This record gives sequence, structure tokens and C-alpha cells, in this order.
Amino acid sequence: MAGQLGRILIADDEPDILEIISFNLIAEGYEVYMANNGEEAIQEAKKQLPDLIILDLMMPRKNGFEVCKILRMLPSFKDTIIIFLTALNDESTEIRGLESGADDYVTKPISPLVLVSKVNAIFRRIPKSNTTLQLGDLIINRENYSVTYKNEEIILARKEFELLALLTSRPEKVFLRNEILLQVWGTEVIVGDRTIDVHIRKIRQKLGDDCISTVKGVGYKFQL
Amino acid sequence: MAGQLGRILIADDEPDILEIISFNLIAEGYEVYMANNGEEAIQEAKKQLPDLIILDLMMPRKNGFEVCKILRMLPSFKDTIIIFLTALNDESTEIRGLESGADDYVTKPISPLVLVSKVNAIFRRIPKSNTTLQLGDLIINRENYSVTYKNEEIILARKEFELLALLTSRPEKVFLRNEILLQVWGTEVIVGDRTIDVHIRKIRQKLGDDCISTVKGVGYKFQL
DNA sequence: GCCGTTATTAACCTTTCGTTAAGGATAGAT
DNA sequence: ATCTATCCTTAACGAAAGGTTAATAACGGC
Repeated sequence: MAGQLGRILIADDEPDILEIISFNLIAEGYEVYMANNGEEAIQEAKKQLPDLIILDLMMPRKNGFEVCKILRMLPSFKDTIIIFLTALNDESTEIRGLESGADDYVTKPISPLVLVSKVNAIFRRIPKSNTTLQLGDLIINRENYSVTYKNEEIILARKEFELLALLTSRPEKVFLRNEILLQVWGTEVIVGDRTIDVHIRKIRQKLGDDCISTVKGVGYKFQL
Repeated sequence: MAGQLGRILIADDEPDILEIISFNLIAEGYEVYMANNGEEAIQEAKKQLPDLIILDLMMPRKNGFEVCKILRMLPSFKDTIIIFLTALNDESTEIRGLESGADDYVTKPISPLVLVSKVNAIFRRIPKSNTTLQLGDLIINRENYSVTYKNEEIILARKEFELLALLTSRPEKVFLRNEILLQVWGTEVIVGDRTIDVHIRKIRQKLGDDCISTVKGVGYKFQL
């Protein structure tokens, strides 16, 4: 049962806080990871790719703002929910926190139960990222990297899968080539535009050439 | 430009609160509707279908909990964000609020600026609701690059689409040729005036020659 | 086998050109 | 003043050149 609801990373330098929060979240059914400082938080986040990150603002070795800023620049954490946790009950700090890319801001002392409720409320919203996605005859399972089309299993290579997963995440929407490069390849690797074409083609071959349509000069989109 | 960011309904029985919050949200660029009590809130919500609803908990004629419960049962409001606003700084009330389907819970006295930041943070997450534009029989979706006219899908090339999107962004307004060149082609490319004509013609051909009218010596405008 | 690149080919988008048609303006006639 | 013939500017149109972009196939590195 543990971890079915979602994966959460908590970063705080006070062991007591870590313990009490994680205890309550685990009891609620979440999978919880912990970090004691900013750099550990970044490291753990990269390793575990949690759905939600709770960051204490005042931590040794990179504070919450810095961690948030660094993570937000990585494509993997573009959509991760980030909550700041702090003893500073300062209005301008709170605004700064929210403006800097956090989704919520909770001031200490906080009731663990209220925090759990907030987390529940947030997860109610998140489209279940890890489960399967079904679109007509197409079933995509992000966990297994497996794709089934018309009751037949299709084997996709990693990049092919990630590309298809991206396009299907929002059917009908046209993804610009830039967007695709950023989301699938990230900022660090630089590949030519032709690379996208080739992968699109391979997906089309394996699926049977429907589904993905080209919008010349703009990008690609998935439909039907 | 007002209302581009999103549509918000605020329900509170204190006119001062309504005024100060709506003022700040409008200044930020949101489209704001107001209600003075619970039943008015429900009525207005059904009429305006806002993206976000801010509900005071203590209101005459149905309190916030009741309003939330009623709205949540309607399919139209399944995904609408609901925030509770209250003077009750009570932990169990807060938990009850969150458990009952609200997405956030804000206690008075609240700084309008913090509320605006929270609202911004929430809207950052919502997939833009404003991508489709409907004008009579014409439906334009900027995200899909798709145009539907009289229930038939029309395929437009990129420049054609951008040109039509520009003209329809402000129906009736006459766009000068300079404006069109600047908006669609940008400052870097330099093309002759005839280029615009040709694209206009293609759009008219594909749509069936209504809609875009010429204002000689001035420019073009979209109508009806 | 997977991934990224390249070269070639095909598609089609964009722009230009030459011509025709429409609107406005001007000037002369009524 | 008003009307109208004519000129001149501006836009519509058909067709076609030019350029851009993607599909395809084949290759090499890992």
C-alpha cells in the first residue's frame, strides 16, 4: 500500500521535523524520501524524481530558494510540485517564495495533519503521472515503458517512448520542435532538428502511421 | 488585455473584502466576478464557469462548505479550483475544508498581495483555458493550430493561421498593413505588401470568402 | 540494437510577377 | 453644386519560381 498515492521528498535540517512529517505522510500512504540539506535535496530529487518536494527555506548548503531555482531549470522538475516550509512568517518572503516557482508556502509551526491535508489536496489534482494512459486503442504505461496498440504490444526504444509519451500527454496540442527538444532531450544535449523527424518516423512505422500528424513549420501533434 | 490570465469568482458577504481582492486580481490581469452570499455564488458560478472560485466560509444563505459541496457534485465544476477564505484560524476547520474538496485554505486577515501570489501560483499549473476562440461558426485553437468553420476542419498553413489568428483576435478592428507585417512577419523579414494580399486570398478561399473584408488604402478586418 | 547524423528526395509553403478588376480622386461638363 | 468620364492608386487573381521543411533511406558510433 505504501507509495501508491505518490512520491514525496522532504528536505529539512531539523531531524524532528523530518521525522514527524514523514511519519504522517507514510501513514497516509505516500512514499517518502528525505534530505538534510540543500545539496542532498537536489541529489535525492534527481535520483528519485518525486511528484512533490517539500523544502525548508533555511537549510545549510543551499537554502530552499536556491534549491527550487536549480531544480526548476531542469526539465525533469518543470512540473514537480514544490512547497516551501519555513518559520519565517514574513509576507514578502512568502510572496517571493510563490513568485519563484513554488506552488505553496506553509509556515511553521505547522500541524502535521494540516500539512497532510494540503498534500492530499494537491495530489487530488495531479494527473496520476505514473499510471497508465489510455487513448482509444493506445495504452501507454510510463512505469513499464510499454505501449500497447490495438491489443498488440509495441516495443519502443527509450527516446521513441519518451517522445510518444510527451505527445500523448496532451492530445491535439501541437508541440513545437523547441518544446520537444527541451522536454525529451533536455537543455544539456544539443541535437539537430532532423533527429526529431527520424524518431517520429520510427514511431509512425511501429504504430502504423496514424496518430501523429505534422504541422509544417510548427511541430507535431498526436490525435485520435 | 483584462481577463487573459483567467476567470475568477469571489464570494464574500463583506463588500470591503470583495472590493480589495477584486481590485488586486483585476490589476494583475484576471477577469473577476463577485457574489455576496452562497446562493448568489452558485448562480454566478453556473453562469460564468470560472477557472477559480474563492469562497468565504461564513456567508449568509449557504456557507462556503455547502457551496463547495453543491458545486463539486456538478460535472462542470469537477476541475474548478476552489479556495476557502475565512477568519476561523482553526486547525480542524482547515482540515475539514481541504478534505471537503477545496484546493487551498487561506485565513483572514489576508494580505491581498499574498493572495494574488497564491492565485498566480495556481494558474501557473492550470493548462491554459484560453487557447480556443469561438466566433460564430468559426473556432480557432491556437494550441492545436486548428481551425473549424461550420463544423468542418480547415487546414491552414502557418502564415495563414497566424494571420487569421491576428485578425480574429480583435474582430471589427481594422489592422493596418504595417501592423500585420510587424505581428505576423516580425521586424527581421522584409516582404512586400502583395504578400499579405495573397495570404488573405488563400484564407478567403479556404473559408468561403466571408469574414475578412478589405478597407482600401488602410488594411483588413475580420467580421461576423 | 539504439541513437544521432547526413544526403537525397519530395512536398508544400512563401513570395513574386504580370495582369485584371475595383475604388477614389480629379477635373471638366451640365 | 452635382454628375460623370477619366486617371491613378490599390487590391484581387492565376500561375509559377524560389525557398524552406519534412520524409525517407542509409551510415557510423556506441
